[in-house]
Amino acid sequence: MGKLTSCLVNAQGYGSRMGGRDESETLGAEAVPLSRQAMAGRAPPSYLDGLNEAQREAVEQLTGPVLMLAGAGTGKTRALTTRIAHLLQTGHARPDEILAVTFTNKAAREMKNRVGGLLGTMVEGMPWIGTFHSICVKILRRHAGLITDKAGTRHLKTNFTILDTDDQLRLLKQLIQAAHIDERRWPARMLARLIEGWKNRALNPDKVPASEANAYSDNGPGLYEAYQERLVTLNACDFGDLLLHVIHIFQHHRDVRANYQDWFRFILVDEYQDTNVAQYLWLRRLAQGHRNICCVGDDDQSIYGWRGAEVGNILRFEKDFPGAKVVRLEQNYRSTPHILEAANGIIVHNRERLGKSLQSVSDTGHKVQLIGHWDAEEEARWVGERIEDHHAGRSPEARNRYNPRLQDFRQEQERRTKAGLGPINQQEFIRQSFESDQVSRDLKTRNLVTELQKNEPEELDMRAAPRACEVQKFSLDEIAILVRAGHQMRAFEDRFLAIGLPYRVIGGPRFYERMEIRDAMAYFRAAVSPDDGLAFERIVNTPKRGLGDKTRQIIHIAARENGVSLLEGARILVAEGDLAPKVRTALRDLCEGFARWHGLIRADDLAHKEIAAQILEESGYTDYWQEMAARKDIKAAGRLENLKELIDALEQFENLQGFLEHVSLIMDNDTEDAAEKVSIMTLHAAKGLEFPVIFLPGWEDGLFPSQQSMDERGMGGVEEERRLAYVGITRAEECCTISFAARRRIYGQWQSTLPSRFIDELPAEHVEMLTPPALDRGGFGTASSANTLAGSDLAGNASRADVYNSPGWRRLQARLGPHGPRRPYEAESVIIDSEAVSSPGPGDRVFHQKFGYGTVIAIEGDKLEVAFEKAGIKKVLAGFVTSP
DNA sequence: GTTCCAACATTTTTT
DNA sequence: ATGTTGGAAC
Repeated sequence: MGKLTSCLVNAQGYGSRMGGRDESETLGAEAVPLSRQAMAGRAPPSYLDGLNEAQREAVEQLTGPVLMLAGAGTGKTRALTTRIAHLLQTGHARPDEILAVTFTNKAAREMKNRVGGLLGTMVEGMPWIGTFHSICVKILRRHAGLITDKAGTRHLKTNFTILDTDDQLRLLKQLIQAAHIDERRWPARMLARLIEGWKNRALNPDKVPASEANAYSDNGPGLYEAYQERLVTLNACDFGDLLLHVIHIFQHHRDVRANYQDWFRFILVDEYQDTNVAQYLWLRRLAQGHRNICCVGDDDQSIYGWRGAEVGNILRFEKDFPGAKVVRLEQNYRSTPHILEAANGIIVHNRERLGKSLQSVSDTGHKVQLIGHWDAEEEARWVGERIEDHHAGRSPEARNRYNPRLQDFRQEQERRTKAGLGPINQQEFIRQSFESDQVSRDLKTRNLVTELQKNEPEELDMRAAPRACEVQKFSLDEIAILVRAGHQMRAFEDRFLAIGLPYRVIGGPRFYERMEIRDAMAYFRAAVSPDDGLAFERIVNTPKRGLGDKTRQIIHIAARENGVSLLEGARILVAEGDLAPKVRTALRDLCEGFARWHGLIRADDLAHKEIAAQILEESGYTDYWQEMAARKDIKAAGRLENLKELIDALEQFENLQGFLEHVSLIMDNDTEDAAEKVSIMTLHAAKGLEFPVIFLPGWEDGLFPSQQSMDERGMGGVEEERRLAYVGITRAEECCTISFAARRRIYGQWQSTLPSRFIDELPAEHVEMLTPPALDRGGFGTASSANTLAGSDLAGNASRADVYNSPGWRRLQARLGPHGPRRPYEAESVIIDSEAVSSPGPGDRVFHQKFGYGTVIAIEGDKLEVAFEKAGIKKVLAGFVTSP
């Protein structure tokens, strides 16, 4: 493999500029398994089997611009990867002539794997499948010299570093300070966001529109420019630069541009609706060569507008690429019809869309379920119980119509009849049966009441046999809760912890981004390579050793004066420097520690796992967190856990060094945990995933759609939120449950909330309204069990009912029609479990489902004597009456 | 150099 | 409510 080849294949490779076409023939082709000749004239390849018509069309239209509009669950990835396989098999391109761009490493990895799978062989030498950024890095490494500062004196070197957000922010802070700007009023984060926004739109400092020039302390563009200058000096790029620099090179260096345009015969883009202006320009430039560009996306799933994604790109595709072929994939293989219709029903309210409607391949399934709750805690409690049902194979749907207790009762009656015994009381039997069950009392009560009140055994019999899907057991892995905002997760975590339901949070801070992990890694880095000053600097004073800012500066000076690393500088300082005794001791201990650890690593007679543990132990780092844990730091226990996990992860590597390399290159957090767990994640994080059972809590105006989104982007914001709703629903394969709460605590303040406007948009015929567990106790009880007490003891009944006077609720009722939900105090179910209920007393006016209104005369245990207005004096169970 | 307190903001997130 | 951050007090 030639030098040039290696630089193209290897992302880290540095090399000379790509030469002409001839010179590039070796490019990326260390192992080209399929030559064009070999592929010609074969029988129709088997990988095309099983594709539907639209998919096949998208795969076989190999040349020219193609827009594949692929709705959720329509086999988009399959079509895309098959297309690549087809390009290769038919000899249209060699593996290294195909450019396939994704947004995430995960997607790129999956694409590679699946292409390999289709062709039956591992396809080596597909160097141009990757993320926008990784591909840009690859290109930029080879042309870095073409990027210069304004004066043209300094230029980027091929080994430039890529700044992470932390570094970037630190750099901006320095610049802000240098410009004597009050950082309180003008936070660095704000500037970072602005600059990112400009870069997303491919705007250089001099191109920033005048209207935005004052967006940051009168001088955003100036600071932006200073920042860019500084980056070149530091031989560094931020993420946005990776694209912008390449665009710049394409613009100003015809030869380079022509080279790449020529080279990439076929371009494929995944998630095209998520591209921003810069990515669009980049793609358009490259596609100008062969015009073989295939963009795959779904305008209805564009949910990243807030970070610069332009739905316009996909909406404009046919104009940008005249003669483009547009293929719509609408055959959905994921969800049942009700779910799809619910999703379709919501998304049709968007104006800006190309228009598509998903068709299910199945013809059975549940309706989307909708339920309101009192607050977030109750919502979490309810979801937790539902999940337990799903997990146990006890379908809640089945339970609403079919109560196994009644069957048991009939069996028992039969048995007694046969045995010649007298009949037993149905209510007593069922109640006893419930008492001995493991089901939570709250649920027992609810079911008991429902069944007893229906009092229509025949009808129940008809529905007694549950459909197959209703008793299906779901693994916890098949269940996910998708929330709009991170803070919603807490209620669920709290509840699941309480009931011992295993869960995992997807997204959130990545494992290797957590403070304790970064600290530990810094220790390892500094121990492995004593030259790593950045790592050393991070942990000199972690845990606290009395080595603060001042000492750090002294170490810096000592190191610079002696021309050595920070650690070595510290050593010199300990030996000869002018230090306070305490400082000297602390620093000496640390230096000796590192010397010892470094020795251990080199000696290599201890397992690296042991060494790592020892480092964290002797440095006092684990002690530090243990002490924090003792001092009731809630997070400390988790941090210790993480550290343990880190040490455990070491086992899979040869040595510490290998581990560190892996982490810095991959930084992946896909620690697939074997244990069965429910997933909790944001709607954004759920894009591209699917689950049999989905819960969508928090559908309230202001939260979802988010107030901020609406304020900032107006109608466009609502439409993006609506797409988010669409994404959420279409994640579900079989069961989709939407819920909302009547009030929610936001920033510590209780706020009444209205059901989301998206709930109004759900097509009524595909939605089943469930009775809220707590809201249906409109009667005397403020709370009926310990379960409910916890969250809602502050809640008065009057305020509860207020939700049901809200416009949102009214609209909903009107739309759901006479069979829709009832106001809670009209609902028939009530509480029979008297001990926790505050029962009505004599003189109270009550309502009974059968007997109507009446007044309580007397109480006998759980029975009431009531004078009914129409039915006369009757004795009834307290549970059967409600307050009117 | 460390600790404590007050002010502050607080959707979504990949590279 | 909760977490972070920067500055002042110790």
